[in-house]
Amino acid sequence: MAEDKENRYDPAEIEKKWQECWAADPKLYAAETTSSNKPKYYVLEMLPYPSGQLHMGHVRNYAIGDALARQMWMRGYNVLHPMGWDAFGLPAENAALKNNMPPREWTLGNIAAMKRQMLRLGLGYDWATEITTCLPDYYRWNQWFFLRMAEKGLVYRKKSKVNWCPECATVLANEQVIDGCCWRHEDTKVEQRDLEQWFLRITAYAEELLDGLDKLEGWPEKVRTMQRNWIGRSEGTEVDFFLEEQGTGNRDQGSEKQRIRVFTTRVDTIFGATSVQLAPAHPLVAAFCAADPDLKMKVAGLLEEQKKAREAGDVGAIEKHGVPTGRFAMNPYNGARVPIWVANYILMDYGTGAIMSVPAHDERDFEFAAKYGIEVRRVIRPAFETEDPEALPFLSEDGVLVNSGEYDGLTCGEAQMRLQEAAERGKFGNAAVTYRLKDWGVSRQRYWGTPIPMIHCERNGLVPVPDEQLPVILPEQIEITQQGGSPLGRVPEFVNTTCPKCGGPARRETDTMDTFVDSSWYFYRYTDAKNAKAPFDPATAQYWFPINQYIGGVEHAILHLIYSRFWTKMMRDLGLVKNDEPARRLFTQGMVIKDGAKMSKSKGNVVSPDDMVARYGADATRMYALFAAPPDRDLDWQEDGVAGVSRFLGRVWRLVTKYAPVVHGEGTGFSPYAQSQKATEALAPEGTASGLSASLRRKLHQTIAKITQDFEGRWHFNTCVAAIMELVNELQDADAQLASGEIPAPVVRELLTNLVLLLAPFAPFIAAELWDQLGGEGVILRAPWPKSDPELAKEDEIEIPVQINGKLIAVVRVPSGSDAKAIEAAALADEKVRSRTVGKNVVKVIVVPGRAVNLVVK
RNA sequence: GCGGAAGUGGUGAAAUGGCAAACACACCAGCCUUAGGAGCUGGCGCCCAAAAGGCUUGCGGGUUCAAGUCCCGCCUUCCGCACCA
Repeated sequence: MAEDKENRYDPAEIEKKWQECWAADPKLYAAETTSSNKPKYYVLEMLPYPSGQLHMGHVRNYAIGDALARQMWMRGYNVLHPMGWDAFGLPAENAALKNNMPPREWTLGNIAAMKRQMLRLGLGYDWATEITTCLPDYYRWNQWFFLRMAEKGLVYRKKSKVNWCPECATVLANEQVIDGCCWRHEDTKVEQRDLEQWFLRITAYAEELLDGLDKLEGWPEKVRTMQRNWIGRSEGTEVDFFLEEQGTGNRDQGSEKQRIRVFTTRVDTIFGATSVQLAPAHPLVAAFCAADPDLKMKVAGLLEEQKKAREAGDVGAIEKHGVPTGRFAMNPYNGARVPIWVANYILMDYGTGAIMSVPAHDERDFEFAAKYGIEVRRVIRPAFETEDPEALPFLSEDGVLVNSGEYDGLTCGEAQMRLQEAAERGKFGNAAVTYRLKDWGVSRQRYWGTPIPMIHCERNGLVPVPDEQLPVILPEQIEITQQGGSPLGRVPEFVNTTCPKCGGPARRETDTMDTFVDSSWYFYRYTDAKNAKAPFDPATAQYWFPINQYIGGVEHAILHLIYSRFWTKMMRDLGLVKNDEPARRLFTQGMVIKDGAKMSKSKGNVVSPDDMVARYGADATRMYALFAAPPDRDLDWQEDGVAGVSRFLGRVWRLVTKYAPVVHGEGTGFSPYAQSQKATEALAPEGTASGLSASLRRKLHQTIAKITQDFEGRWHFNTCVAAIMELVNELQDADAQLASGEIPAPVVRELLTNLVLLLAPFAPFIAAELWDQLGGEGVILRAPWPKSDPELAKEDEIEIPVQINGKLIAVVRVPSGSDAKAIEAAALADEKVRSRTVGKNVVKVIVVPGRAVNLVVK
């Protein structure tokens, strides 16, 4: 194709033109009302933290979502495709310290910058529903929900050990501690501190959060597994060992204090319990220590070891240590007297903080007992003879009880049931379920977050802020310092208030909420973003929910995605929504890496989206992000690849602009509906017409079918782009025939307009411009998605590989639809096949019509 | 240790159990030129001087007429969980 200087593909110019055009039409990407007669489709990408700069991970995430949204618009859906800002959080305070700039100003400036980047990328969001979580019209509803949850008993305050990041000078949720370090500061060890904290009772929904995972078929199995592990449901038994009265050997059942409750999943092994192990932080340990200074010292050592291990994120590798307390406990089933120990590997915040130790049937107990010479008593005999009956510890539940009194001979499963029943009858235990999931600590001793709407009154204690006083506004004039504690505590105008109950002087709560609160329900707010009376209108939410397709990074598999599920269930129980789950389908895209490593400033391998867009345009950048790898896999960013996509778009540009006049000859303002028909008529006089026309149309209709299918299922957008490239390659190979007019104008129109339509979800700028140049009707975003005609897509002749004994020998061409007999005949007639079968015995011929032929020859 | 995903040319990758390497990138050769980060043509898994031919999807087995794909065992990498009683 000859190069025409005036007609070079100039993404900068095209994209500027269309960005302005789209900005002038704010309704373009707006959803219709809930009374629309189109089917609804809610596509959502995770909202970004406004750091001030989009990174390539964002670009990839949004390119996927935008392609889907655009295709759904073209398919005639009522599409909701919103965007917002997860705008609270620590970086704003750090920036304030560094640049002496108020967090609000810094944040809003960043939002403006990132919004500009998004517009430059041509992402189709309805900005009328934009939400910014750090503004009072949003965060007031965090407060409102907090109060509703408090009314439901889902909020409580508790002094507890918390993860403290010295760098952030604040508390972290368990989910924010990664390998013992802060999730934001990879090198900062998290410390343990005791503080009064606000908690949300997510564990009230533990069972439902777990059960619901089975129904989330549209979620990746990986995410569901991670959530299952995180919730960590464990079925077992709680049993009370009775504390022996000191020095007497008598068992004392007098009061609750005199019992030690343990949790076990293997109550069937209880006759093998030869000690009881307490967590160093167990309350009973403190009682023992009070009377025993020596013990106190040793326990302090254990506690320190545990704390260190926990801070190192290395609890699993701690060397097991313990100290005997000198006290004894009685097994409630048989009165067996066992020593009570304190051990560094027993955790106070799991189960009851105490265990029964059964060395014969638990690896850890076995190791501990071996170290300290504690008795090992076998109580389970293997059920299978393949097991060595003497080998210990024996961990399997395939066994039969021995040395267990009246329970001897029972299987482990039967024994567990019988022992539980006995415990309940004797009121010394019960069946119990324990979760690894902890309640959600939402308190943060920081400034830049939602103020917790509570008031401390000397007379009335904790008093919720009445609804009519919401929002509790975050003061804007504030000095951010590096001192510990909440900065809000140093703002008297904020702290000093009056008690809503008695009108007396009172203090406001100065903790703010974890920012995961903001993102737990933001997608509901999009449906009714301007509502000043409620977080959203339930009827509108019911129309849009559940989200049809949620797209984001897998790094949120447990944090955000479990909190959001909890929040939806909580709102359902408040009567606000009817759906049990927020999103029907979830897609987690892979990371964007460079040279095999995650992009990071420290590695110096960060590629800036702005650079890419400036050099190659938004279309090429986005399309490369979709082309370079399937969306669920990691993507290695290679700039040469972006250049390649840009060159491809240049070929499309030249091809379409070169033959646009042919299309114009057919009139403008067309609707693509009639195209196939018209093209078919154009070919009709000659019957089969030009073979090239037919084969180009075949390729087109195959491509349409492939891409349409992929949007519905596989989401392999990389192969969609490749398919468009193949189509363009074929068109380019037909350049001479296109130029000579050999291809009828209606066919040219069909080919080019559909090519542009297929390109629209992936490269919206060039598609919009070429649509215009072809004289397409209306905006391409509302043009109907192409429909593949199976008749036209069908091959006349297909190639069938012929194998002999599984090895490829020849390829024969047969008319498509040939039956097995015809294919077999064609295969046997092939010269190469004949030369190899002559004089030999063809034992068997396998013909898979349309697929292959295999001859078994001896 | 447990669970999950992945392993295919120089690179990114493609392949409902049926012609391995589509589509690109890089590279090589050539053409064109208004000298551009342009365009066009051809080549490009490995072995063999070439052809013919042979070999090839981490390794080893198996199922099957037929295996990158299914099954078993192993190795490597990445991710998640990890004294959870």
